[in-house]
Amino acid sequence: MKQIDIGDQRTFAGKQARPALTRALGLLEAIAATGRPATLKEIAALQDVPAATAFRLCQQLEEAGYLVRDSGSRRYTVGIRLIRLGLDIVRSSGPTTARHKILSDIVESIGETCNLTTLAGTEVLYLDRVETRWPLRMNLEPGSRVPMHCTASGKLLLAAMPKETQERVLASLELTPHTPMTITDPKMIRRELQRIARRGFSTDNEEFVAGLIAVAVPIADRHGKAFAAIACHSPAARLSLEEAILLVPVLKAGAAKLAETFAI
Amino acid sequence: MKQIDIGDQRTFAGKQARPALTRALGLLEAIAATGRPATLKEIAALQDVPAATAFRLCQQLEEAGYLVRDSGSRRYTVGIRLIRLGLDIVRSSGPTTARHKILSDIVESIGETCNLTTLAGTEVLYLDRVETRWPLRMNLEPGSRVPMHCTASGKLLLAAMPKETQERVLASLELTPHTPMTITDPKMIRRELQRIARRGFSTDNEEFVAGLIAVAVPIADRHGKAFAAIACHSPAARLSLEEAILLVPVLKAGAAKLAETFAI
DNA sequence: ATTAAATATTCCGTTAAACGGAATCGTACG
DNA sequence: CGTACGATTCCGTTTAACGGAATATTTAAT
Repeated sequence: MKQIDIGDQRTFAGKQARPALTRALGLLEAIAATGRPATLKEIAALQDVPAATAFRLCQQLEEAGYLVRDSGSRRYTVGIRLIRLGLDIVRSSGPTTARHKILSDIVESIGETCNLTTLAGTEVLYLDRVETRWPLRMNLEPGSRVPMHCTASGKLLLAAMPKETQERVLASLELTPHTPMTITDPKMIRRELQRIARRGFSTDNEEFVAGLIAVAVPIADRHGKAFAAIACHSPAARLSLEEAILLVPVLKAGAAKLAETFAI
Repeated sequence: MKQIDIGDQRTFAGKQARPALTRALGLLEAIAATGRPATLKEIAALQDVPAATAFRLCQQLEEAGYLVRDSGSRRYTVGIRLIRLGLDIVRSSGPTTARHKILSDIVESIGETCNLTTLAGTEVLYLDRVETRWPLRMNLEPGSRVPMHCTASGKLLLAAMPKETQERVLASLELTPHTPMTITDPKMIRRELQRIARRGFSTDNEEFVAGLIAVAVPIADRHGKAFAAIACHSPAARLSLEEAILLVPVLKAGAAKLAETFAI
């Protein structure tokens, strides 16, 4: 009289995937990245979490004050507690840190603006920035985003992806031309990515902003996978791309130091 | 031959308190707030979480890239993924949002700099800020912190606390004098707090920065509890404290609107 | 207004994950 | 070499997470 195999046992129960913690943080990421109030459905879909689960987690996060929901529409937004956390995070990764110091040292030694970048979604995100005293500068605060296909960092990090991921991301990009130099042909982009992978650094030859060139080198985790980049920018009038490439060794040395502080 | 009641069953197991999610976020808050690499012990103590549990959670957070640990010392710091999240959070609560718009409208109508503030630990945290076009301004970016005892917001939020909490916080404050007007006598502070509670708004009569006055009104949750404040700053030379107090109704109207967007 | 479609929320049997005291390991310091 | 303290692992216990399905609610369409 075994009670095994009750009925059709449709309920599969507990296929439990990621732990709650990781998922919840994913939901927060989704909401924060969206930047505007998001419905439960959106969030759940974005993170591939069952609606019931997403609901439960968001509810918890709301109770704790990390999220709030618009009273009318029932959309979720960043709550006051999450804002506090965000400000603390940004502050704790700001100008007072060892990381920032390393970036400063690089800028000091090469005399050009350097940025610490990573990917967020399908864009390049500026994590930190140290400027030169030169008057000509772009307004790219930490937190700002630029396209992948026409920036040194973007192409570099794209080139570092596994082939399959790369194709998927590439397919989702719009390849908007920003200057006459922007590469908009997928075939050409692939060729460029191969070249970058081969050379170990990436360049931007006025592809995003006319008159502005850049070189970027990878920051790799202990497995050698690039997860961030140092990009060095300069007006072409001040530094030619050829000259900029000569800076690559210095940038790489800095990247190695920075890699340690990330130590993933 | 029941195997019930094995031994003395010393292991009490499962006194399980908060869900993992809340605790983990608490740990992140602690690490971010500290601002420098923290040992497991510190973090665990700060959040009152058993070491074994804190370890497990931090390990998970590290695996996911939210935390990193210094290779030498085994201290935890903010990881790259958390930085990304932080930047997104800050961005999503920035100048493009409805909240910021409301603050702007207030500034527009009263012509003086307004700040959105809340408490973080024992300090006042600036969440957002809209400045007037007047040249005289302080360098208080969102994310910066000021003391509680000598600022309009700080005293207001202190006054809104339950008596017991208030006393505890008060006892932990240093009451450093910043100007001749700073209230440093605990007795006087208590009197001031009572007055604030009675009047429903708070003032700063050059108590933090000489020549700078402020008024603050509470932003309350649906239970009427103040969790944030709008503070309006001005040079005393441009606006007397008496004149500033006349702005309170406008500020309160704005506070009501802001309360909705937080809708806790 | 009525119905249909889409979301949000509750329910609940199942089970993996969280828990944390105690034991162990590692290391810094005397 | 021992003592102390923090980090880590172990493991029996229990809770909270899970998510499919049912239900409720909102939104859109007719």
